[in-house]
Amino acid sequence: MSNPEDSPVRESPVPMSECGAALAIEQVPDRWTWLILREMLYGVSRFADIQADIGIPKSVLSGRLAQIVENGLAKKKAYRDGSSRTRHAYVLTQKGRELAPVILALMQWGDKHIKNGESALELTDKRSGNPVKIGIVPKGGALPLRWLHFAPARQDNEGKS
Amino acid sequence: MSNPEDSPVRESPVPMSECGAALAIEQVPDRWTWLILREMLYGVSRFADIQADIGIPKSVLSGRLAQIVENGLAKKKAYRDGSSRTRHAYVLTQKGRELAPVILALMQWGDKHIKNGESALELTDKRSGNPVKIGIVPKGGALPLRWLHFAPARQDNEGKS
DNA sequence: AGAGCAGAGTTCAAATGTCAAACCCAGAAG
DNA sequence: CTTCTGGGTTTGACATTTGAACTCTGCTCT
Repeated sequence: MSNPEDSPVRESPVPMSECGAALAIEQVPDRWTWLILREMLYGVSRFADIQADIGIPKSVLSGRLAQIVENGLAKKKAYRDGSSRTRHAYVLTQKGRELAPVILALMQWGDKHIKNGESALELTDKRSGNPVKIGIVPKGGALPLRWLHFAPARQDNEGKS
Repeated sequence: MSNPEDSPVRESPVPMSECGAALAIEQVPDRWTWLILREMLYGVSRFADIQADIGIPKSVLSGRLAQIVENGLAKKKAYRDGSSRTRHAYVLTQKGRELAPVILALMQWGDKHIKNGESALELTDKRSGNPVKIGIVPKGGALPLRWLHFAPARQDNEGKS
């Protein structure tokens, strides 16, 4: 016999199809996509710039960008840079911008565990100027994304006591 | 003329080799690795269980697990489940466990943008029982990972006022 | 002790994805 | 109307992924 159905559906606490994380991963499925979003978060928006920064082959970049746009994480907009020719920029949508905590959490993790604590980016509260980080907060206690400001950290320590 | 140098070194604010995020992505480079870590976060630790939950081919799973162990995100330990035969468990190391905020931030994002707000997992502060989330906090204001507790959310709303 | 079985993993061919370099195309400058 | 350049697509060699079949090991049952 050995009915294949007899085990009590031992399964992850949250099945894939209902897990926000699993669904999110579908939209950011690989290394390149993460790196592209990181660039956009930094404000880099042009095809050639992204390509140069992260070293992605053009063919792959155009595919990934299409997929990112299709998922609504960014949109492509033509713009006119002064007297120059029409250019395209890929800019994050609200949905895409809200991935910032994920990317920044990843960055914090990398800074801590791979770079032994030195971080290349300094996160601050845009209003108070105080340093911030990504972490666990009582619900309602998080600062809104709007207030987040980031700038390359300086080697020497800023007036932190 | 249009000197190609006239833009002020347009480059990602933080070059790849110094960016914690980019380095972190090297250690969690693909979809499967994320899903495996998600499983481990949930406490699923056995090869066959992970395989069944996320639907990964065995060959790929064994490769990814090796890589995860090599990167120090998890370690493999044999254990004896009561009278049963020896089994192996892959359990997160401290380094791996500290990816929790990343994965949970991803989950929050997925819940919000893909599942339209209904989350399958409820995060709480283990001591107070109050709900928590991942977000931007003044430095030093985050709750320690130890205090984080998560359980499958119930459909009906918990006594939130 | 010997047979069987389950978990964990390896091997293999076919399908798919990646890379780098070459090619294309539209619009602005000349 | 030619050239240049940003933003691609195509090409073909190479690498990885998949899924099915196979192996190995060490319990468990008789």
